[in-house]
Amino acid sequence: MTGKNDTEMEKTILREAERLFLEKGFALTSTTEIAKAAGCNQALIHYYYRTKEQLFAAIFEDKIRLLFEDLSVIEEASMSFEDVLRRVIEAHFDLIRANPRLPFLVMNELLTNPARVAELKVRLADAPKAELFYRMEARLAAEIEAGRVRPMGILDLVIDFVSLNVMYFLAVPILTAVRGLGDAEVEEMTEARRRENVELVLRGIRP
Amino acid sequence: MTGKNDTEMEKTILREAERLFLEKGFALTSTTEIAKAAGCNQALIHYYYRTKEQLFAAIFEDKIRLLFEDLSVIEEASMSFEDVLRRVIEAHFDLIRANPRLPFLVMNELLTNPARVAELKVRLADAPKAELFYRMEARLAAEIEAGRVRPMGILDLVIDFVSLNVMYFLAVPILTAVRGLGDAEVEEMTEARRRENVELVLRGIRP
DNA sequence: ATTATCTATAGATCTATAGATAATGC
DNA sequence: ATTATCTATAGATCTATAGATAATGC
Repeated sequence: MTGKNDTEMEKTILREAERLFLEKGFALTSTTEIAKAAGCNQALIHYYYRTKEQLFAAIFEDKIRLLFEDLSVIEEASMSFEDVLRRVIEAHFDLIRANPRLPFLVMNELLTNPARVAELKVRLADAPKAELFYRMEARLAAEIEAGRVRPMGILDLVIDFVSLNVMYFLAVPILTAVRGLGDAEVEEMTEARRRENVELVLRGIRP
Repeated sequence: MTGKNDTEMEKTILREAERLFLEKGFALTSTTEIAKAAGCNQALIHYYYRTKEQLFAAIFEDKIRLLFEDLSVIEEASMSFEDVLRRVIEAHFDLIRANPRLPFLVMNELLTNPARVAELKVRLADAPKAELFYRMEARLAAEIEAGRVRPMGILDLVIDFVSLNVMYFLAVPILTAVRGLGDAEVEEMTEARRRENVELVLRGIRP
């Protein structure tokens, strides 16, 4: 069994590994570096997680789950389509804002390790998000029918706002460095971008 | 001097290195692998390029130049703002379409190697694109003044369409794998996305 | 006794260089 | 003679494991 201090170190390793993987990705993070950050020797990483791959998988699976969390924590039936869409976009934006390095890690990993795409595919099949997806699809169709939205597919719409939200957080480190921004300015820029993404999509789908 | 065959091999190395770097990024590509692909021994890479870093830099600098190429190959003065914007978005989309792995490489490199961001910053200062940027800024201001566009900054607008265009090509490998698409279907999806990005932005900036 | 942590090390890279040999241009 | 290409290898990683020692729970 694990005593108190043991669990401490195991958690510390996980925490530091998560931080480093999010910062630099899988390939550029060594177990030696994780051990150093956690304050133990490198062999202990393998004692707890056997391989670097398994340590990463534990973190990645946990993190990717966030992407499939239910965004539909909001009243829908009584709300207009526009209001629902606004809230979904905002909820998605806030989800990434709470995990700003996640898009980098996921992109990086999916683009360099094809094996993970297959895994993602399985997960996509029975995601809780699917429910929201289908409800939105029906409502979008109704809006188009009523002439309040130009003809388009639900997937177009999803790619629209996901692209805008994800890309912003991928670009933040670059924008910040290039423009030499401080924390307060980044915060301000982020708030403005949140509003802009909503505006662009809500207006952009009109007929 | 370099004879014919020498130049051949030097170019082959460059070509294979470019292909591999675009495919997997800097860290995951070894000089051993490049040599194997080029059909020479690993030492020859260093004979021509001294270090892996210098080989990469040669490729990266050449590739990043594409991002600063002049998009303003189009008549402007006589065209409506909407038409100019449409063509700029399409030209940008086509630029990436011709180099679909470039966003991956640039993102990856800028996000994992802070030194390159500084380099980018310098390059941004005196880019030929700046001219187009300022012309567009003036025209955007005029449109807003005339009430044909909602109040927004030129940088908002640029981030809008660049995000949509870049993110699409980052996502293509994932979308393709997840949905199990063939080449023809990818081509079709890409054409549709090109139209969608233009539509979304043109409508999305209306008042 | 069992679990956590450490030291030491094997084995597999990978980059870079030294020095030998082959090819080429004068 | 000069340049291109090769073989061999140093030196620096990095991951993973074996086996010793320290800490902990009964």
